[in-house]
Amino acid sequence: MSLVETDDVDGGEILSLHQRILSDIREKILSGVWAPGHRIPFEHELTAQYNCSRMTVNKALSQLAKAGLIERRRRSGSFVRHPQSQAAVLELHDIRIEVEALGLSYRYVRLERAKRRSDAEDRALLGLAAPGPVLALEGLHFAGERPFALEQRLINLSAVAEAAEEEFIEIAPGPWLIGRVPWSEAEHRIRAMAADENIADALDVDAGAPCLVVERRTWSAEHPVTHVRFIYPAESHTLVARFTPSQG
Amino acid sequence: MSLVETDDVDGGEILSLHQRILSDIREKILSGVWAPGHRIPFEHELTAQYNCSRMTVNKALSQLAKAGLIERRRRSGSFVRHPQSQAAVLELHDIRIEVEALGLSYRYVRLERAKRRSDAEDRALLGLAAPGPVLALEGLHFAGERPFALEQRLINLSAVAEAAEEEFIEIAPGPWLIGRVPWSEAEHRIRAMAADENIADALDVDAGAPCLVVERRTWSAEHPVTHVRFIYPAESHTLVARFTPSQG
DNA sequence: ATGGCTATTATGTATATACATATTGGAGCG
DNA sequence: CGCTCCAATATGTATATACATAATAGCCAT
Repeated sequence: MSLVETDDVDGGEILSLHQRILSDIREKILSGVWAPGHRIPFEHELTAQYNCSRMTVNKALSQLAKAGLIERRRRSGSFVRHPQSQAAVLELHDIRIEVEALGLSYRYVRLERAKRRSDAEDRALLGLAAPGPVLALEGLHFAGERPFALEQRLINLSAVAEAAEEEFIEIAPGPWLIGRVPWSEAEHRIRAMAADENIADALDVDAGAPCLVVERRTWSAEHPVTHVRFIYPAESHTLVARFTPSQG
Repeated sequence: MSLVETDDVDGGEILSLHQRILSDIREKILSGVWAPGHRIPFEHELTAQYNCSRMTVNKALSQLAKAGLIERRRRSGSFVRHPQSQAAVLELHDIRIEVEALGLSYRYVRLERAKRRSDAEDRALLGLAAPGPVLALEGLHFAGERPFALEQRLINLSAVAEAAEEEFIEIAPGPWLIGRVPWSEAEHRIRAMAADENIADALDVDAGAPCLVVERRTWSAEHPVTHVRFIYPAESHTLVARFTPSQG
């Protein structure tokens, strides 16, 4: 069971009290009612509100802290964390930071932008059950004068309606989304691929050249938010991830 | 039997009791001492062993269950779970399990084995400061009749002296190591690469074909243990990793 | 002011206890 | 023999309580 697992209470599922407290608070955070930085009620306030012991409240809050949704500070209280608090793996995919870490100038250029009703492929990529409006974007990240990565993205407009108003001409959709949509879960798929003609053209490599492909699906409170595919020429990119045995 | 805080010598960190219990059990599982399916001690047994209350033991076991390392069954006890799909992919990367999950038969064949004093490249890969004995291995993992992955591995014999006695003819070094050396940290590098002639030959693909390369360095208690490079033909492999936000 | 002390506060960990709940092994009955 | 029902057992949740620890706000003396 993941800590940021959501059960919609509508179905009438039986939750233990600490699970309900956790779920209530998580909902307030993911829905944005409690913005990053907001101080959530003290344990003794929640104790009064739910009419339960402090241990029960503590269990819920400890789990939220471990899941990274809140930060707890002695004497000060518990605070909603800023969504920038991403796992290392995601930070690696803030391409601006990667490029600037190499000492090169960064630039994003939009290639395509289409608003449409999701087709079957869109829904498969996003993990959507029903049709709905989506925004399809394609753009190129530059390191200096050279193409660094090609980005192909779908945004679920049912989850992020404001995205429909954005042009994303020079703003990459990744950073834009991170500032607006707290994510609760993400799935990565990483593979190698030979560049087809379109990709080779965009990235300025030979057709058939090996590329690293990183795909990411992101959910917020069980709702699919976005699917993105980054395509890197093999020479330009290595993913690095460091692990210790989980939990702790 | 009071509020004793125990220091865990091996990381030098001060762990609370429930964290120490959790860490001890996790160690037994990850090192293979307690194999999948093994019943771990009952709460009341751990209570006696650590001389603490059941709540403390329960906290540790609940977290292990949440992390997916164990499964808890009322009236029956708690059991080590069989290796899982997602987290295991990056954490353990056991190719036998991947192959068998595809419904194919698995086989490992050693290609090369050389014991030598580490040269500069070996030391760079392993992260060693001083020269010392290393074991260099190359082997091929098969899925059915087809090559599935090429493995190139260095083992630091100063850290794992017993490895010098092993031939690794049909035993892959990965599982062998996991059973002997509990790892405390691992670093992955993932990239795409075109197959050179040797690789193409071993994997039975065309030269220049795109491959996914996963390199892992592993430490145990600050000592470099092994460096391994897995090379997969692009068609045969996708890495999947699922994350929830967490600091770390 | 300003550096140090103290009291206060919220969280962190642990205890002992209680009862609920799921599951199993076995006793007893048809 | 097969079935039901019960008692035993291990985990699941919650309680009230206790003391530890980190951080801060405010006070005091220099």
